[in-house]
Amino acid sequence: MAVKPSLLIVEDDLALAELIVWHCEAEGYVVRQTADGEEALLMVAEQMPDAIILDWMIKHVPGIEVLRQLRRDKATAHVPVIMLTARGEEEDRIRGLKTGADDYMTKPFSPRELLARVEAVLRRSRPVTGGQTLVAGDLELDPVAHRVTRGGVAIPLGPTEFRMLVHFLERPGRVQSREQLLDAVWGMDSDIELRTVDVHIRRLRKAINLPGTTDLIRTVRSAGYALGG
Amino acid sequence: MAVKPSLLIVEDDLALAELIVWHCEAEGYVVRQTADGEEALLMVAEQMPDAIILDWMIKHVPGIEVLRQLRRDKATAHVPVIMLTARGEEEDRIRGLKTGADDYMTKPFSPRELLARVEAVLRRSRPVTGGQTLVAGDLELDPVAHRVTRGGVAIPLGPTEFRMLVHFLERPGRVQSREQLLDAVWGMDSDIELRTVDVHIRRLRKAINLPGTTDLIRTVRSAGYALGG
DNA sequence: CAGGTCCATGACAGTTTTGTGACACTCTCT
DNA sequence: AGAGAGTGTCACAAAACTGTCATGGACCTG
Repeated sequence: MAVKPSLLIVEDDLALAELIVWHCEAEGYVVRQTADGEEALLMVAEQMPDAIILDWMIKHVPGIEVLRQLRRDKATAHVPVIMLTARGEEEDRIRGLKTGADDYMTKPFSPRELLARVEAVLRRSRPVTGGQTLVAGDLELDPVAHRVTRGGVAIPLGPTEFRMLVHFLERPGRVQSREQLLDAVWGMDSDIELRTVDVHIRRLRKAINLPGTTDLIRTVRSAGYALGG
Repeated sequence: MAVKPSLLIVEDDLALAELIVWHCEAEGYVVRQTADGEEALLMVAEQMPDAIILDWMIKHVPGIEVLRQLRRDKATAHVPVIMLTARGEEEDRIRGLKTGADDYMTKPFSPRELLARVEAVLRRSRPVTGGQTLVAGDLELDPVAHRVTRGGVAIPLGPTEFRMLVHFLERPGRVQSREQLLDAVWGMDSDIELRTVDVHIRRLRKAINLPGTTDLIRTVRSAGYALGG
């Protein structure tokens, strides 16, 4: 991340967009803005922002489609996205979170609150380590050595379970939908059954859960799974 | 927010203050006024206004200091503030916005314009904390982790109860009719019995109300339900 | 206080969602 | 080719969650 974090704002209400840009710039962010979903994707490809503020109702491509495409490309899969939804569209919000949005704001909102979320989301995204060992409780994973230990003892893991655990450890506590897990662990356009995720969750659980201790992986009914909490 | 939104006006130019008060009252707001920064803070502590109009140049404490103190206290951190600055004080304006003002007006301005901004700011204000989790007393809900805690302890909630609680937390204190809840929680076009809402309210209550404490959800006869209040 | 409206509650039968073991297949290595 | 590990699916079992209803209590109105 550069000295000044860069933001991309995708919003087609010009007045609102300007307001947001103004506040973000006042806060010291480098800001780019577009009203168009397709253009947004181009702008991301051209220069990767540190975070994206994405309106749900925009021209040409609906916000959720933009989000989906972002998540599909490995290069952009980890860029934090805050979505903006209108009041009452709870459905959208939930779909958004399941598709991989990091946070959401309900319109109307105060710019100050948005800034707070941006900051939170940036702070959270930073510790996505590259090469550092990932830790959760007494569980450790060394991405370089490709090695997992629980309380010091090595745990054998198959490749799929390993990738899945990495994914969880990089997002501790956050619910991951089966779709997200499929995309992250198997790669985009693998036509794997959703339920296959369940099976691998089970295998992962069996491997990392010492018998007698509480389950490290939480099932969130009708939403997905999460590591710890 | 009461039937009539209440405003606090902090302005030491008596003529201007009177003008503002007159217009605001004409618009139906309940207005209190002071010329003094310290007194302003006391008045806020005594009775929380729905919005504050804050002059930058006032007695004893500079406006920005008042603002800073307001923002520091969690109870007042979300009250919308419109600051009044003199022409040319660009610096102040930016500092003000960064400190958490919601809007600003440059003197001289027309009362009509001020009223418009007040209205905008009231519409935008959400009585919700700036953070990522939704809070009401010792009840916290993290939408991303999909997790609810009361006084730190996790509370298991079914999907429907969860969505319902989110809805309430985003509108603290406001009564929600059964129709509104149906639309928000079940989706617009679900042909669910109205009374089913009651049942889920009951389940939500049972889940989040620690035995022995007062009910977090208020029943409003022949109107609906509300969170806290 | 009679009668009506509105709300709380427990039960329940039906659905949806998850957990689990088994199995056939593919790969890699020898 | 044979052994062994790892995978993806399935079918069935087990949970978890849902929407309704019937009943009784609370509250209001005259």
